Amino acid sequence: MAKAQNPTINDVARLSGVSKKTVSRVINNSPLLNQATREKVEAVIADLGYVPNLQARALALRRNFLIGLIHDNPNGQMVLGVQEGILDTIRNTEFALVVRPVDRYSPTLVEDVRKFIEQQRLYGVMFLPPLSERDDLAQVARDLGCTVVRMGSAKLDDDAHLVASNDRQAVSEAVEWLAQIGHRRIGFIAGPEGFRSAAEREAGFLDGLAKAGLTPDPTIMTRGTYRFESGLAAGEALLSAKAPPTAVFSSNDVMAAGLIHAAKGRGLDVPGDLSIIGFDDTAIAAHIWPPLTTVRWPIRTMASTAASKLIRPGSAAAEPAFFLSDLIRRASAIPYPGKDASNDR
Amino acid sequence: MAKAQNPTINDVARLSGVSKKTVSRVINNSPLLNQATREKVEAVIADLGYVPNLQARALALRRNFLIGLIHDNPNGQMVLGVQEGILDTIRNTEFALVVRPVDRYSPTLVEDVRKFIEQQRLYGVMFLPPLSERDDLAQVARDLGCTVVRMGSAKLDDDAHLVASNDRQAVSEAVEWLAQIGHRRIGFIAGPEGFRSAAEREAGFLDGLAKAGLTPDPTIMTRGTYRFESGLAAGEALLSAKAPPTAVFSSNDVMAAGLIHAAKGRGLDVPGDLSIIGFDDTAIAAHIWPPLTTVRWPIRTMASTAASKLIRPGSAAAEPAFFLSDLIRRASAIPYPGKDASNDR
DNA sequence: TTGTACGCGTTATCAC
DNA sequence: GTGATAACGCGTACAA
Repeated sequence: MAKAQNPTINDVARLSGVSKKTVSRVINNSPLLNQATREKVEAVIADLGYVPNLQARALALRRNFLIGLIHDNPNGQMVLGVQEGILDTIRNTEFALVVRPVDRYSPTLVEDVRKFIEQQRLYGVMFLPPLSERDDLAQVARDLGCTVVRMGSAKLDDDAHLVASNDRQAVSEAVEWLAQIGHRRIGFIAGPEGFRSAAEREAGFLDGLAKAGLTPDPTIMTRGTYRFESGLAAGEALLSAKAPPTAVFSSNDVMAAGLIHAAKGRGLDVPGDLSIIGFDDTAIAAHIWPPLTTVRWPIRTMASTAASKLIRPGSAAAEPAFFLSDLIRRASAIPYPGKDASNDR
Repeated sequence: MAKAQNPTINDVARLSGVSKKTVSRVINNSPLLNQATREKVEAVIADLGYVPNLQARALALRRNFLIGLIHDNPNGQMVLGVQEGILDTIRNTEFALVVRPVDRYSPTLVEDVRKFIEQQRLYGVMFLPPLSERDDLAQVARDLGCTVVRMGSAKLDDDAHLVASNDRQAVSEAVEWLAQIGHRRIGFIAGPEGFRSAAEREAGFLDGLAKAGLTPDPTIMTRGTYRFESGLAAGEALLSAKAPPTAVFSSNDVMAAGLIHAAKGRGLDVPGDLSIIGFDDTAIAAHIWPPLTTVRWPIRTMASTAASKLIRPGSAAAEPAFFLSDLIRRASAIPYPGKDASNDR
């Protein structure tokens, strides 16, 4: 049982006839090194299959090679996409991804986040919306010497610490498109107050209306909670207006699904009687009937870029901070008047 | 800038007038310790706000306080549920959760997993289906001295290293229920070959039929890939049989959604003309129209138990290994004949 | 019951 | 350019 152990830096040093420190320099690509020495050491490393011990490095550097993902998010698809994006970047590096679901209503939230970062000595941390909107959390991480990137739907931070989708513009364009294909009474389901994304999407909705020369009508605008039931309730409210909408933009897919249920409950045909656009492109969107037209964030790309900013803070500002969202056109939104134009049965 | 540092075990030892080792004993709850000494040291710890350095411990113990979650592409809802369940257990411990999405078709899969566990010196690792079905991966982890728990749909391992749902029984009961409420022609969409869950659900389907005294009819049984499109195709096949089914059990929700689309495409009413039961209770199930009757794993509880087995290997065998799934009754399955019994419009 | 001395594998300091 | 030597903070023989 003498040498079943993994080789250490000492073994490399001994076998290549140099000091530990020189080996360390090779590993860390120190520029001031004799080329011959470097090659000699590298040969031994390859021969031994030596891999530096991350725990020892963490101790010496007082910093772990861990990227933290902190979120409080009901959308599984998004979290999974983010995790895959981060992995795309850190695969083949020595970094690993540590996740931390938290409860944003917890009174100890800030302390929890601090402890987490401190205990694990995270290298960098990424916040997902809506947590990313909280400046106090980002500040806590910074105070601990941890690089931060926030994912959001607007300019929450400077380019080096942000990956964002321009929700306002994306929604505006979607609404303009509805107007272009003939809709004049376009309803709106807002997200909950206090969410930046909700505010951005609402602003985008008003922008779109304005660009199309339409006037907002409060009787066909309402607010939900981003949850299914609230979409159902919103649908009831909108569809019982004196002059109901012929199209509705919902601030997320789940509420759009609720709206579809409300419409069907009243015997309305979607999209024949009512066109609907959602936001998120969750799994629901593609699988519901009718398939939902929706706005999609390039989540995986955004997360991959975010991870890159975290592990290479030096060049973070040079990488993109804003990402374009796509309008995914499916069957739930068609030109008005819909019944005749519809090929839906 | 002299003492902004976090206090170390040395500080605690000095201030409480004992040795490092004694402090170490207090931290690790050693039984052989004078009560007075312990209290004295604990007071100093509380006073200083001392927190043991995980990196130093990892180095000394050659083992990190990290739980790994390795998975391929099950649905986002499941991964999120698992992460929350694990967190339920490790919150307020010093453990953290590190995740690793992998590609099960990668030729370097086994090596990737080995490197991951080795580099991070994981304390324990959890495999999600379908990766959990691979004995070679579990073996690699064990060889590295890492505790393993596998999540699955059948007895993949002994009780100390398993959390499983009894899919076979759950599906059997669902099918028996369909028979009880009058269905005689019950169709089936199997999952892909090579998935243990698919095999278990198929066995459960046949069990249920047998218990109800019905004979399997190959013309209304087909196989999908667990993906939406395959559900659509399966629907086309089943519904164009000479004698189509009045009810169908789909091996997951996503294929059930495809089946619903196929039925609607043919002008059939669900559940009026066709009852459908799915499996998973993903977000789609509750939000699709009609809301889908489906089988649900108690994911979060299972994952929480799994984490407990990982961080307390000693008592792992004493904790439950099998968990009951629930049949969530929604609107997509009703008694036969459906049209008259249906209150669906 | 408690303390001493040393190991864990790496990086940092500061000579040479 | 390179190498002794000391951190980094904690656990463990072994001794007392």
